Amino acid sequence: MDESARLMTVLRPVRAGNAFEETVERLLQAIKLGVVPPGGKLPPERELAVQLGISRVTLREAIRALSDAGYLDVRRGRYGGAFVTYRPPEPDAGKAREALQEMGADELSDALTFRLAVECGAAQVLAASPLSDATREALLRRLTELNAAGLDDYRRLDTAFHLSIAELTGSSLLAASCADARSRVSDLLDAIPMLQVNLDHAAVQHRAIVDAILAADPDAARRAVAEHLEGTAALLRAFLA
Amino acid sequence: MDESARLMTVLRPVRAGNAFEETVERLLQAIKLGVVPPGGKLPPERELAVQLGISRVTLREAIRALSDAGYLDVRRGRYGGAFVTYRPPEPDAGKAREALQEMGADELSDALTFRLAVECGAAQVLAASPLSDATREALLRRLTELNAAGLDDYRRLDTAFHLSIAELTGSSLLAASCADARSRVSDLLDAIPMLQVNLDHAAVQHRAIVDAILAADPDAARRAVAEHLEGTAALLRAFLA
DNA sequence: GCTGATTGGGCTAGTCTCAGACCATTGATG
DNA sequence: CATCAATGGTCTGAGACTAGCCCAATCAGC
Repeated sequence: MDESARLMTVLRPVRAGNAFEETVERLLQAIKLGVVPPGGKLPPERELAVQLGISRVTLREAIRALSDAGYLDVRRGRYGGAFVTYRPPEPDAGKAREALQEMGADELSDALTFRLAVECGAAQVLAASPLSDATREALLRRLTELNAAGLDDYRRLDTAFHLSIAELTGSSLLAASCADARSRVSDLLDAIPMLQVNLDHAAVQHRAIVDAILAADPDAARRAVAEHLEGTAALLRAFLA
Repeated sequence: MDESARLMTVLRPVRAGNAFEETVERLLQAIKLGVVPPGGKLPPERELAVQLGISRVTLREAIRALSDAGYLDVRRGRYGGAFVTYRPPEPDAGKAREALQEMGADELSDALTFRLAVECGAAQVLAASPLSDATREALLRRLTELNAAGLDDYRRLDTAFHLSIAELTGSSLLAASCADARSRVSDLLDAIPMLQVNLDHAAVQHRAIVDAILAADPDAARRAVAEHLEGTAALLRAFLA
């Protein structure tokens, strides 16, 4: 609106918390998005600390916290490491409402709007750019994997499919934004029961998204993603109401 | 692409630098985007430190650095403060190419793609949401101000216009992303000479964007923003080539 | 001119974070 | 069964960052 809105936008906090907190958050993102799948192993501490740009001490504190909270199982010695033990919880409306309480309606609305914008933007950009054969194949492979998924793997592969679209644009900023957007609502999405009708509907929409991108039709891609995300957002709202 | 791409996306650095560096970057963003206009004053140190979530000591170091670099003029006493002295440099292809060297072609491409995605996403989301009278007025006011701008104020009001679209969606995450995207290319944009033909063309495109949003036509809004941004991106590439 | 409110300038003690070195455990392999 | 490479576990000294306090300068208004 007025000038002060822009001031608040730009002069927002430089850091979301201390290094420890931000590291916990990032690792939790990797775990909950299934980037490191259940049973999978995080990179060795020394390597991971470099990637995250923090000291090993701080990283270890974060890993310790997640281990205490039951997300990780840490084993010593060669072939040891931090293994993901977390499994997405069963859909539960009660927990979802609790999560929403902590989050606040405004923050949820913010996150859903953000997600809609960046995912539509990513699909549109990808549809508008010349696609290599490798890109087409990667997209179709993700779709196939998702369609072949059992209930256990569905959420993880759904996330993988959505994030692939952003990654394939080649913009790491865009990929990071989409991952961030998804992780902000992932706890809530996990709470929605997976009904066959919804899965079938989603499969049709996923197909439409891929088709629009492969047909190099940005408007159709935008529309397909918007429709899909509005659908899940509506499910969410209905489920939380 | 493969799983490792997603690992790199999520396990990217937690911090972009130390608190001092990030603070300098953020203040520079406020200055270069014209959020605090030339001659304008930053908020008092104590207040600003709280907003940015850092200590006053660190903030003062950052202000000191910007003052030494000629961006700010700091005055003590009541009615004192940190005043913006920076004025956008005259368009200069040489400096622009230097800036591009520092940045790297990949990073520029990343930033331009990101900007295209988030600004199109924002316009689309805004066009798809019910608009209050206040929102319509704000949008039109920004457009009017921009069209009335002299050469001195043009860039600043252009930025204000573009950021308003994201702000009016009500998503602060989206607004922050758009501000971030813009600031990544703002030095380069400032280097493009402002030719009357280009300004006229931009005015038509700005009008088209506003019309599409007010007409609640997300596809048209997306297309109008994409066309506009592709235009400036093309100018940039031509100018740097 | 005095005064008081507002603002930048500076100091200190304590906490967080880091880099680097060294120790302890594990298990595949010879 | 001994070895050794890979990995987590621990310690230390230095530097970054913070909260809180007080000082110094400025200027509108009395």
